[in-house]
Formats: sequence, structure tokens, C-alpha cells
Amino acid sequence: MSPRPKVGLEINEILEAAGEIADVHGMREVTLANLAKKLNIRPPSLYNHFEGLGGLRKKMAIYGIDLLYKEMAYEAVGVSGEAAVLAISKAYVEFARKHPGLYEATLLAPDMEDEDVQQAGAKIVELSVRVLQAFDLQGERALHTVRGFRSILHGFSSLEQSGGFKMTLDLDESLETIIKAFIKGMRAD
Amino acid sequence: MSPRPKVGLEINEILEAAGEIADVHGMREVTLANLAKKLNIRPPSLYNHFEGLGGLRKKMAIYGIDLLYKEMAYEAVGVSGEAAVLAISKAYVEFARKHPGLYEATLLAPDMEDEDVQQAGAKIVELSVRVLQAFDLQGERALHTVRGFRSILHGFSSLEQSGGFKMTLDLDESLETIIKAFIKGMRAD
DNA sequence: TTGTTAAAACTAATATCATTAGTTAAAATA
DNA sequence: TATTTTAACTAATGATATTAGTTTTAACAA
Repeated sequence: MSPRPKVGLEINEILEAAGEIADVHGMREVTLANLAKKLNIRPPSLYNHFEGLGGLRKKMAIYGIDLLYKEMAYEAVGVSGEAAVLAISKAYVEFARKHPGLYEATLLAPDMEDEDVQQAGAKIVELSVRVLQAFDLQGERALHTVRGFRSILHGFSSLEQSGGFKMTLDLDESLETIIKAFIKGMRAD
Repeated sequence: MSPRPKVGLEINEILEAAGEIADVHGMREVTLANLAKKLNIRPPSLYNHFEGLGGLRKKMAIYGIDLLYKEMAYEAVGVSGEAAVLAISKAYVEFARKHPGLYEATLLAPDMEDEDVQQAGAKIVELSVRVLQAFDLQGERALHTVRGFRSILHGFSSLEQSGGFKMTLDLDESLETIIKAFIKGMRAD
């Protein structure tokens, strides 16, 4: 058997620390220097845990997507139809609000086509598909619906986070109105 | 009067060069070093044209937003109602396709709350408001509609650009279907 | 308990950046 | 032609990511 020395840090502790920096100061401040300082180690030591800064960004993206998925899935239990769609929608934007840095990280992977990143995202798509299946959409229309749903969630969160919505108009009300309208429009033949 | 020496580079030539780098290699490659090399000057000389890398990113964001606005406004002439909404929607995603780097730049301003950045974006919001007015939406519902419309366009473009849509399903058809459904749902009382 | 092994830390060094300071060249206006 | 403003330059600094090679640490086997 191979010895598995448990010395120092677990990858999850590292991602947690990196997530904290990202949430508080933004992804721009997630540098190997800053991360190492927070962990009380030297920057080169981080290379034992991931492949440089790009590797860290990739791992952070997956970490964030997984967390996002978990919160969506949690809110989806025990509800169905429109209520379920609204539930996972709110969970999505709530995640972006609570973890602005990690949400930013989910969009900052060096290569979004990467196998692992795709796989993490696929779970969210799958969840969306399952929730939207309640509306019995036919063939291609079902696929268009999923694309639209994702576009709304992602666009809404991004715009909200970057201060794109200026008006003093309740944001949660906007999201609910938008989602309801989209579903209604998609169901109409 | 103050002499205005025209020597060397115009700010627009610089932004054009920076935009080229961004479109071909991504915003990550837009460094002062790379930009200076492309312009055949030394990196510090760029500080005569903008305030460091942050200043460049801000100017690129505004430059991109302006360009995006122009293309949308161009496609909006001579059409009305749903056709107009579809026209500016297509112009939006087409811009992101033709200028992936500049579109990336529009989201990468160091401070999205910045006065100049806000002002550039306001023109697009205004155009959207004007086009959506054809549907006679009342009060707050009109504002929710604009928010939803922007979310769809931004989300769709971002996801398309980062390879978020995997299925072999026509993208333009998706966009048209999504926009039509959203409008239909918003018009329904 | 003790030796082996693999993981994870370290030091030292390098290359690439952005950035600042101070200086020089160039061109448009008066 | 002289002045003034702009925009280029050189030189230097500090921060960064990254590589190479080495040492320490801790789990496992003997």
C-alpha cells in the first residue's frame, strides 16, 4: 500500500480559503501569493495541490458549481410545477448573492469546454430539465426552454451582481415575474 | 489656446488594437506588454493614453458597449413590434459572436458602477425600452420586462460564448423562440 | 519501535508584468 | 520662430507566477 501522509492542508480547505478571498475581495484578489498568505504557507507549496493559477481557477469553478447545484437541488425537493421552477430559480440567484466571488469563479474557468467543468454543469442542466418536464413540452421546444431558462438565470444573476439593474424595483419580484412569463409563453402553442 | 500635438497614436487606434487582441486571443492576453508590442511602442508610453491596465479595461468596456449599441440601433430602424425586438436581439448575439473579446470586455470593467460605463450602457437600456414600448406594458410590468429582456440577451450570449450550449440545436432558432415566448408571456395579463 | 515511502512543505532563482519617476523628442499653435 | 503640450523614451522597482531541486513530515510496513 502507498502511504498517504496527511500533512497540512486538504484541497477542500484550500478551496474554502480561496472562496473566502473571492467572496470578500473578488476573484481578482485570488492570487497564489494572497492564498498562500492566508494559509500560512509559501506560494510554491500550492503546486502540490493544483496545477498553478489556472488549475486553481478550474477547481474553484467546479467547487462553486457543485455548491450551487446542491442548493438548487435542496430547494427543489417537495415542490413541483411552477413552484419548483421558481424555487430553483431563487436558489440560483441567492447563491450568487451569498457567494459573489464563487459565482464569479464558476464563469472564470480557463477552459469551459473542459471535461470536469462540463460534467459539473451538466448536473444543473439535468436538474433544470427534470423540473421543466412537468410542463410536457414537445421535442425541440423542451430544449429551447431549458436554454431560455438557463439564460435568464445566468443573465439575471450576472447583471444583478455587476450592478446592472439601477431602478429601485424589487429584484425578487422581477425574477418571479420574468420566470412566470417565460414559462407561460413557452406553454402557449 | 492650447496646442494639441497630433503625434503618434490616437486613442481609437489603441482601442482597435486592443480589441483585436481580445477578439483573437481573449481578454487575458490584453496586457500592456502585448498591446505595446502590437503598437510598436514601449509599455510605459501607454500611460499617456489611459490610467494603467484598469483604465484600459474601462475604455475597452465603453468602446465595446458603444459598438454594440450602434449595431443594435442600426438593426432597429424600419421595424416595429415583435420584429424590432427580434432584430435588436439578433444584433446583440451577433455582436458577441463577431467580437467575443470586446463582448468580454464589456463585462470586465474594473468598476461597473462607474459613471461613464453606466452612461454607455444606459443607451442600450433606453433603446430596449423604446422598442418594448410597442407592447403597452403598464407601470412596473414594463420595467420587469426590460430586466428580463436584458437578462435573456446577456445570459444567452455569455452561455453561447463560453460553450455552455452543447446540444446540436440551432442557436438562432433558440433565441427567437425564447424571445417570442417571453414577450407573449409578458403581454398576457 | 524503526525504517521506508510518498506527499507536501521549503528555499532559491527566473521571467513576465504593471507601474513610477524623470527625461527627451515632436508637433501644433501663437 | 518660440512656446507649450503631448507623447514618446530609459531606468528602476515591486509583485507575480512559475520551475527546479531539496528537505521535512507523517503514514504505513517491517
